[in-house]
Amino acid sequence: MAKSRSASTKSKKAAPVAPKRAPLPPASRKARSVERRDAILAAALEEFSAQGFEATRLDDVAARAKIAKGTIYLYFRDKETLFQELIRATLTPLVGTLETLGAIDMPLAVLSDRLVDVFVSEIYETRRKDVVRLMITEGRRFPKIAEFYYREVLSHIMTAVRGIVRRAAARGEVSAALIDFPQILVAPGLVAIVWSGLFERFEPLDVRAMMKTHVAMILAAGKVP
Amino acid sequence: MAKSRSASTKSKKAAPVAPKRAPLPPASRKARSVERRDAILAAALEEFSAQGFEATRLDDVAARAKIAKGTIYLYFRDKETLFQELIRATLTPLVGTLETLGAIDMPLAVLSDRLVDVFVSEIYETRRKDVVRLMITEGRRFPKIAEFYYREVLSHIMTAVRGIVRRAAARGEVSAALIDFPQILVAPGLVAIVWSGLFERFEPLDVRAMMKTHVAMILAAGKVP
Amino acid sequence: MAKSRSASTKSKKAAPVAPKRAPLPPASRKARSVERRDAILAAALEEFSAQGFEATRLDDVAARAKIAKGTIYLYFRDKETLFQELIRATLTPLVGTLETLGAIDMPLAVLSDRLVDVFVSEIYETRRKDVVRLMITEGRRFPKIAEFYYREVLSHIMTAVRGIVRRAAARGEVSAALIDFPQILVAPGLVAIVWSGLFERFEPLDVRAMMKTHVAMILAAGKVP
Amino acid sequence: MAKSRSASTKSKKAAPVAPKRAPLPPASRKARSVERRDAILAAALEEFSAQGFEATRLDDVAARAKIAKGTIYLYFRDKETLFQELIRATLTPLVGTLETLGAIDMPLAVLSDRLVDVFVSEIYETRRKDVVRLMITEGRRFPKIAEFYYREVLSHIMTAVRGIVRRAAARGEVSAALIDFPQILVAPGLVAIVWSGLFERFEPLDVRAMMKTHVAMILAAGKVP
DNA sequence: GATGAATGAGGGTTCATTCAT
DNA sequence: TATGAATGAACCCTCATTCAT
Repeated sequence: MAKSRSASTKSKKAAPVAPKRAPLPPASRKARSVERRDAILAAALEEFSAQGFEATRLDDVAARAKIAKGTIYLYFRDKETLFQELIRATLTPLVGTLETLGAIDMPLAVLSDRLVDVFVSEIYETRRKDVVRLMITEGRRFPKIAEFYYREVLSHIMTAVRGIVRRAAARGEVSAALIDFPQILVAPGLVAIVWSGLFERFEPLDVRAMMKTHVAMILAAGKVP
Repeated sequence: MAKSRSASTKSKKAAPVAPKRAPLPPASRKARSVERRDAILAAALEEFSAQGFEATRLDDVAARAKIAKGTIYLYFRDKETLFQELIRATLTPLVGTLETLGAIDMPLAVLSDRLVDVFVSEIYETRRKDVVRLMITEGRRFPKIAEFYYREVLSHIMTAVRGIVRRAAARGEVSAALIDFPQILVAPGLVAIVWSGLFERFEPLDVRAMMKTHVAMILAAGKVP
Repeated sequence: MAKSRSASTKSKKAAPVAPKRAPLPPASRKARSVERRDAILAAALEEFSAQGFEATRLDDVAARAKIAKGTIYLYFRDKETLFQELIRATLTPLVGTLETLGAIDMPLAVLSDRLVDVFVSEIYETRRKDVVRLMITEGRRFPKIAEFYYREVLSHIMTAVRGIVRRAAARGEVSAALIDFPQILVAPGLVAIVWSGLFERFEPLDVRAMMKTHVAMILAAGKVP
Repeated sequence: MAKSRSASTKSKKAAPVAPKRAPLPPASRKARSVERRDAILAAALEEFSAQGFEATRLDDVAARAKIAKGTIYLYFRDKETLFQELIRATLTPLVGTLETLGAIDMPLAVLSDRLVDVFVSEIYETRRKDVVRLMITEGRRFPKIAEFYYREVLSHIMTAVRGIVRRAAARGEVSAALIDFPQILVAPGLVAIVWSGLFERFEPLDVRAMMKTHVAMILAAGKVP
């Protein structure tokens, strides 16, 4: 955020007077623009997560982003587009990560630790968790989003997992039956995200431990002939 | 418009003659009332499932239930109450069933089959699946509902599963680690419900097979010392 | 207004207490409905005439009709439909009159007086004048309306006028050249309507006198061989 | 960011070298300014004519004039002023012409031909037709404009026509009754403009022929004692 | 009880206008 | 002078809720 500023804005006389509105003197046009777009997306995530798509008022998004309501429309065609862009922008970076993960070839006992770590640090302890949850809660009303998610994210996960499982099965680490149901491997991640949103306050959940337990079991089952 | 009504509506004294419209003659006034309430709840389930809470219009619910919009307010205080009652009414019958579940004592290999069958036939292939999904998608906006669900349904499931797992572990059927994470046992059910709503059209999922595979793995893992 | 009331509304105890909002106790459902629709149309005409279609706010229409804004939408799909219905409802009754006018066969010197009278009393001194003016001012932005007007009103006028002129020409009352330009006969009416909206306050116009002068001239020209 | 501007904008002293963008080298700063103003007015005419005052977006005007939206405000106080200036600027040149018209003294049979030609070539086949139409369609919402039009244009036309008619009547060319209603002479012009905007597509109109027919009739009527 | 017409607050979206660059 | 991003007041339309019948 306000990082790449200094040099480019010292136009004219570096006015010592504080500008009227913005708390921080803005960077260049373009930087400012990106900054605003991000602010809107961040605010939108906050609001959509808390209220859901329909119940979210763009008034609130604007207020949270500290911009005028109309400004949103300079960056996004409409509310729905804002929502889609939010999902897209947040999840797209994951795709690359997933691509590489699927290619790694090492004992599942080792890889699984890494996978759990990636999930926890890159998703679960991140805003991305909220985006995935939004995907789950609103996906039905936005078939396009669901399709995007399936095509760009989920199918890659499935393929990666299937590859991992296949190699692990070949090595005799896991049951071959798992190949048909990569969902089973992913299930605890999903449960964690749903649980954290609904029941955490009643009964906290140690995600990392749960996932490790799950993997341990799968590996143990692999040892049975 | 209110012209051709006269004759058919004079049903003041529970006329033994079959009324013109309703397929079944409404028995007593009370029965009629219950019938209407149910019709509203059924219609509400359809609409809430298809559109989500916010996007559902009571107009549509009324139309589907074949009653006037105002009538809804004779049975439910407001839209939110209707929603809560819907969840409550659908899930409450489950509570009793769940109570007994925890007490059953038999080999997990046998019980698990039964559990999968119950899940599929009583929930997954039922409207209850939609209610659970609603729980997942709308729960965050209705903390009361989430709490009710947790208290009346989920915690019972957890307790039951924990009991089952504990005894199975005692018998050496499954790993004792499972006791801490009953969620793992339930996870495929959740995945199935979410998947069916979002990705079924891209990639169908054989729920029963997935769940059986999952259980088989857990049992296999139990055999490893 | 409030004419066909008495009998149909004396339901229950003919409450002597004045109802809370409506100044006049309403007639039957249906009558009330028609009454409201008319009130909305009247208010709309007033506002559209004064502000033009785009500049008119439905808030003002509702206020003038003494109803809530949402009520408009019970009677008209949207603002544009309201506008179209206004034009349609006001001008449709004219069609019949025009049909018969074209058939009358009498000396133009006599008929013309009657035509002028009809124009003045049925249009110029009526709300219809404002609707015709709306047609003129907004027609370009509403091709459908323009088409409706042309098809249902104007073409009938043209046909009628052409018939009249043709017969008059056959009788040697007017020049046959007029047959090709019925617009010439109608022109003063149009001018009057435009003038009254824009310049009346600077220079009043005696429409009737102008039209009679015009007709007199046409008849005089007919006498020249 | 005022980077790549330097070279091409140093047009302070009417550089004889052709500038990069503009087809014509903007002469002085003042000339450039006038040029822009004209471009805005031209664009405004297009848009106002096509959409009407309210429905016209200054965004579109700016785009059509190939300037930035804010630039409009350097030349016109606001949208309404732009509109008024448009009318004023387009019609003002007419004023001079009209002044002299009233003075011409020649047989109406000759003059009328010239008048029709002037109307058709200077107004009807010109953008001025659109301005007159705008006057008609928007005049009611802009009393000032209507007044300007009446004072600067219409009253002059009226006076001129009255003078012409008076002299023609003195010569026995037309009926003296016409003196009281110069509008009758002008009526076909108005009809033509309105007709062309609304009904041309259903039924084309030969304006010149209609006007000549009209004049011929008036002259014929003058021969009757 | 049942109806459905009426209400009016609320929200998404537009666009004239401003102002920092 | 010119730009165009930003603003925020409006305005159309929806829909949960009410209430007279």
